[in-house]
Amino acid sequence: MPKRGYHHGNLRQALIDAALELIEQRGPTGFTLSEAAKRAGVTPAAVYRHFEGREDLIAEAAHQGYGIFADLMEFAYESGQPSALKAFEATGRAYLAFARKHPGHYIAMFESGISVNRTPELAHAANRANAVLERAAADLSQHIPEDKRPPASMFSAHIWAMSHGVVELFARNSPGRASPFPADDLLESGIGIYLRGLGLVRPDE
Amino acid sequence: MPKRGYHHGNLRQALIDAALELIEQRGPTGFTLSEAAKRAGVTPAAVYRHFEGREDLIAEAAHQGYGIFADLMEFAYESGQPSALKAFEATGRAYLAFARKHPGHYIAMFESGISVNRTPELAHAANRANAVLERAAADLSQHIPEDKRPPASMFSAHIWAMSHGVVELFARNSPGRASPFPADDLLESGIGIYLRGLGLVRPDE
DNA sequence: TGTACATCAGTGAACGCGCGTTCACTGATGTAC
DNA sequence: TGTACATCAGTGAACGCGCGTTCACTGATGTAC
Repeated sequence: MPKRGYHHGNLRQALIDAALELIEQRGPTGFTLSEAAKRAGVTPAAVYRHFEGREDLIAEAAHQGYGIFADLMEFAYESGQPSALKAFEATGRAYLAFARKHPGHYIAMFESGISVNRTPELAHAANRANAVLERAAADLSQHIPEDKRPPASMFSAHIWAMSHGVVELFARNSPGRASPFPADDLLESGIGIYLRGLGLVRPDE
Repeated sequence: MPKRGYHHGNLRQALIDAALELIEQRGPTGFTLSEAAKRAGVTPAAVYRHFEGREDLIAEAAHQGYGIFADLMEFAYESGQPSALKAFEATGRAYLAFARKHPGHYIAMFESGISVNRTPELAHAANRANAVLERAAADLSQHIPEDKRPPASMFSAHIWAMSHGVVELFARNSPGRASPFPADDLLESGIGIYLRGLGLVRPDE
């Protein structure tokens, strides 16, 4: 529990949380350091005790997001073992679930314009998430005859792209762009068809 | 040719062009009405002779983008006729080509946060683009046995999502997120695998 | 346990800035006769 | 063709605002003895 009084106790995290909430509500454009400080019940100047500035605060939010994301993906991957197919499909679902459950993080990570190479820690966290998907893809592609096996990184890039596209276009209530289908179904069926195309699931499955 | 002198001649379009350039260079966040006016060689106040304000200017840029986009898609669709497959693949390529060639428009359309339902004209232009892809998908799905044919709108949503994901993640030089493969190849191969999954191209093609 | 002092995490006032928007204006252009 | 006038498309100054950031400060907390 945060201590109360003059000293906040856990202002750093409170600022990140406020930033995430704000990003979620107003988009990356709408985020301001002053407003985040206000929501954390603190003067804008106080932010500078914990962050270098506006960008640094967003970057830290993204960093935490990549951490959560990678954890979720890893958990999903392992939950599907020992079936390579189940593990892969679980990571796909985890992607969408993350975007749904942590929209603020998702936006900070992918839409805020901060570079993943801003700090080594950030890059590392991002790579970890990417590596899970790539590993799942590599496992699965063992079941494809070697000569017609696409590189695992291409395989995972396809899935990443479709997942991201579904999130951006259909999972968010983007104003006016109504989803023709529930995003979960859309992603699940899209991945299913793709995997069939690789010969990884039976045609009539 | 625009007339020179006190009166600009074609300020309206010059402002839209300046806005597109600015959006392309700085992202939706970085766009300001004042800077756009400056680039068009005009006072910020002059903008109000042609637009209601900042939002309206972006919306108009997006509107023109949807128009160009729909035209390109239609052209691609027709250029592939009478083969449903060729027509479909051409629209996929046209999607990426548009994003490449008109990044400012693309960002205004999909990342600026303006609603597609802002005006009836904007909604109409957006629907026209969407309709082309859906038509191409519908044509193509005629070749799938009816009982295992997915709805054309789902089919087209999958392709739209993958295309958008490729653009956002790999086609832009998003800072630090290097593409593992050329975006064209990635999209082409992804769509190829997907179509194979639908039984629309031969497994060894 | 009590006191003196160092450290820490906030405050609050101030800054310069660029923003979007408004307004009365004026110079350029188009039109009537 | 020339003149008078209406319309139009800009100017430029001003506004209020919220922003990110800085600074000297001060109240709260932790530590040594």
